[in-house]
Amino acid sequence: MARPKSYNVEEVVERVVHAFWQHGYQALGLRELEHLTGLNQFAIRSEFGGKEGLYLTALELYTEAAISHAMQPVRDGRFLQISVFLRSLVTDGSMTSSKYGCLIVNTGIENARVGSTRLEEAVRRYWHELESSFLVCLQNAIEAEEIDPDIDPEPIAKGLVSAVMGVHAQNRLDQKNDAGKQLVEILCGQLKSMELS
Amino acid sequence: MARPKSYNVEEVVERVVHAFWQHGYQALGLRELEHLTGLNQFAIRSEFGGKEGLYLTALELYTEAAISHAMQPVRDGRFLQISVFLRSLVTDGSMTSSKYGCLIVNTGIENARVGSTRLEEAVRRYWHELESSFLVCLQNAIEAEEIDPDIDPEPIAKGLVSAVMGVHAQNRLDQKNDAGKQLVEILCGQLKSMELS
DNA sequence: GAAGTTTCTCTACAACTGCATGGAAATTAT
DNA sequence: ATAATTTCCATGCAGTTGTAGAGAAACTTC
Repeated sequence: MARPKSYNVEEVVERVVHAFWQHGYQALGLRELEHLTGLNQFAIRSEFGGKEGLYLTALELYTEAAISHAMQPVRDGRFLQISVFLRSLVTDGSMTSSKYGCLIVNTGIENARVGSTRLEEAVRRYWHELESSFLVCLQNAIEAEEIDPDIDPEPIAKGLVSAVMGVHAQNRLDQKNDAGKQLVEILCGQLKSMELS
Repeated sequence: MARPKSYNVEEVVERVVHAFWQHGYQALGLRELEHLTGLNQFAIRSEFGGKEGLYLTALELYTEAAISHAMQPVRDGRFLQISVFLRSLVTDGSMTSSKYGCLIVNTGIENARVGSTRLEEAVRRYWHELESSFLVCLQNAIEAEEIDPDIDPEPIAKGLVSAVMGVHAQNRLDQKNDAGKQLVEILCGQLKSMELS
């Protein structure tokens, strides 16, 4: 018994993600957000909790999608799944590849000042999840005797996370979704050299 | 025959660099900039050309300092100078190491939207200079038979640049000037494996 | 010391920000 | 139909933004 919403929530949130992804948080005003997404200001406030709430919603969708579709295969897969993941960062059509870089990287750098605790947590969760996925995969690889058992998985996992940030930063800088491919190749080469044959 | 400036230009520009470095461009207003740097608005406008002009001045100082003090040794040095450079990104007291990441990385990510041509050029120049330094060093290393001659220096140089971005992004995210050290170690390991013994 | 020149300070302005309000519009239940 | 409920839309508001102008202040030269 009410007027129906003029938008489809899922569609709209997807557009919200892309809008923030491309333009950043501060630079994107509410008026422009309306035009870009089809949302109205009432909905932004009542359904999402204002601009920051909307941003958090976008971050959560982005994170959940990345975890379930991109990171989970790494966690569950064999050693080469790490290389598959890395290459997907610079592959056309891949979910994790974009000429706008990575929403989380962009947020982390832009938000260093804003200091919103909720934003910071959302960002930290993403990277923790990625590092953890790398770590599990590396540990399994050692267990399965796919790679040299003398390897310390933790610094490798941490280092790979930083490298992923670099790939995304390069992609955004060049506005090309494969700009970071040379780094990806270096990393894949390094990973290959860890394999026992 | 005029009233003297109430500030020392060099000192002030240094403070401007740090202010933008820490807070970013958009988030830092002119009023706060006054308090942080000791500049007055008249000076910002008449001497630097407004906020964007001031930012460009800061970028130029930052870039010139990095080129002459951090990149030049790579260009002129032997192969291991690359590793020295990388380690300096995560070393206390180093000019290229900061818990606020790198002014150029931050600018590149934040400015993808602003679309200021002058800003974009300043950023591009920095990365081009770094890539070129890596490249020259690698070519010299091949010439001097320090490393495997089958190595293709160009993708390595490009990949290292992306990796440097990753180190800085990690440093900023964790607000620690050595947060990216694991990636640095991975890279140094890879470089070491390229050496002829 | 008076004139000339540059810098500084104060005020103001138009544009924009996110947010809030009030009434119209659209739907369902009675 | 009528009432109730929810959403939409237009307007407004206080705060902030970068910029600009007028007059005061500080210094040098004559």
